[in-house]
Amino acid sequence: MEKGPQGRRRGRGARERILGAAQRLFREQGINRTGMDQLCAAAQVSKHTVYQHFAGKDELVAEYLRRFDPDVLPGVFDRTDRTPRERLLAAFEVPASTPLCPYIGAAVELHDPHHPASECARDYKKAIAARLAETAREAGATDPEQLGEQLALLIDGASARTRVLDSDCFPAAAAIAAVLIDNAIPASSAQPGDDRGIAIAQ
Amino acid sequence: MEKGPQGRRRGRGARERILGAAQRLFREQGINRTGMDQLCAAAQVSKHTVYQHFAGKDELVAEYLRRFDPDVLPGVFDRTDRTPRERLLAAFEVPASTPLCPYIGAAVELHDPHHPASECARDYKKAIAARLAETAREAGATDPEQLGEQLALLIDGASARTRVLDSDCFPAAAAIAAVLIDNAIPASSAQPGDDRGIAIAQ
DNA sequence: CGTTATGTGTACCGACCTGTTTGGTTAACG
DNA sequence: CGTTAACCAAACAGGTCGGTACACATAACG
Repeated sequence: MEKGPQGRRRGRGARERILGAAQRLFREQGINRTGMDQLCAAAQVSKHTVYQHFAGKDELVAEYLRRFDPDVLPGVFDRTDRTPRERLLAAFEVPASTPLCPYIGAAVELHDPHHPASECARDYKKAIAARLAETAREAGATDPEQLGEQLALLIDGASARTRVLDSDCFPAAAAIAAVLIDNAIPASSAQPGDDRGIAIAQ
Repeated sequence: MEKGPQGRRRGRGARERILGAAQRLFREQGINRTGMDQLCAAAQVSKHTVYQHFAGKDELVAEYLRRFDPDVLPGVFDRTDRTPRERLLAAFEVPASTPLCPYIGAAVELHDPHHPASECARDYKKAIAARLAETAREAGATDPEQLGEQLALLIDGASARTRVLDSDCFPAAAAIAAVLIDNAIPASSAQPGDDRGIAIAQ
């Protein structure tokens, strides 16, 4: 317990602490390499409590992935001060040394397409592509769905390749994205003085 | 070997059988989910023999990855009956439901950039990009290194995304590749009657 | 106050993992 | 033939895994 003077009772927010620790540990070291004991220690929670909140590790993993939904690419789609084209390109402005996309990681590590977390990953990926397509439509793309799918593929490629090569691949992906976007939007839509590609081409 | 009437003797080729079983099992179910016992059974080899040929599982995994080198994208780079442009696009003609690129899988599963297999994966990815760049140079690209890196990124993206979505993403990647290639090659190099993109655009 | 959730710590279970050891068998070769 | 190197089967060792059981402590609320 080690409580005493300044009552360090962990309190009622066990579930939140569990999910917080899960987010940190799963992203840092992967899912399979993170044991429940370690997770309990990091969350300052007893094992009993974890299994009281989650049916098992699989459930916890699925919930950990669902938690990403609310903050889907924060500041990318909802920035009204940027043009649609700028918003599309903003999806590639990830801080350097961002860990592998957790959905790709889960799909690879769990290796079961029917795992609840894998299904969650599919849903998320489709949602991202849909939002990209939506923005692509705003930008005036002739085939928004195709452009959205293409940009989503670029993001996944940059994420996976960054992991394998251990060096940031998002600038290269952004350069491709710029080409695709300009190729998909009829010339009339291009803003005058558009600085397309500057400082992005790798 | 497997001689004799009811040839129960597995023979001398133990190492090859081990690597063969490793290739099949690691690709089918992943590295972490494949135990040494299962691998021994599949290779019809005793555990003792495995550890006589390989210092440990890590060594075996690394050797399993090195085995891919000789047949790097067979029939892609060495087909002289195709134009350079066709060879570049051929890299995206993978049979449907091809499992995840083993190098990406290893890098994600092992999760340690210093693991011998991870270093092997990096080397391989760089080699592929280099060969693509080489072919891009033949095709007359203005910046072959950039195009090679871009195409490599597309391949990785298609592989990873195919895994997550559980549906073939290589056609979409090929469509992007066609755009990038044509964008990177000065107009003069384009062959007359070039059927660019036909039957590839998703 | 007493009750009821909710939490704690610890020990434990069976399963599986990588890796080792033992003792015996078989094939190949001089 | 005899020697040797490769192999096999099976038990074992030590560790970690996900998950459970038990007895106890605390917080919130009536």
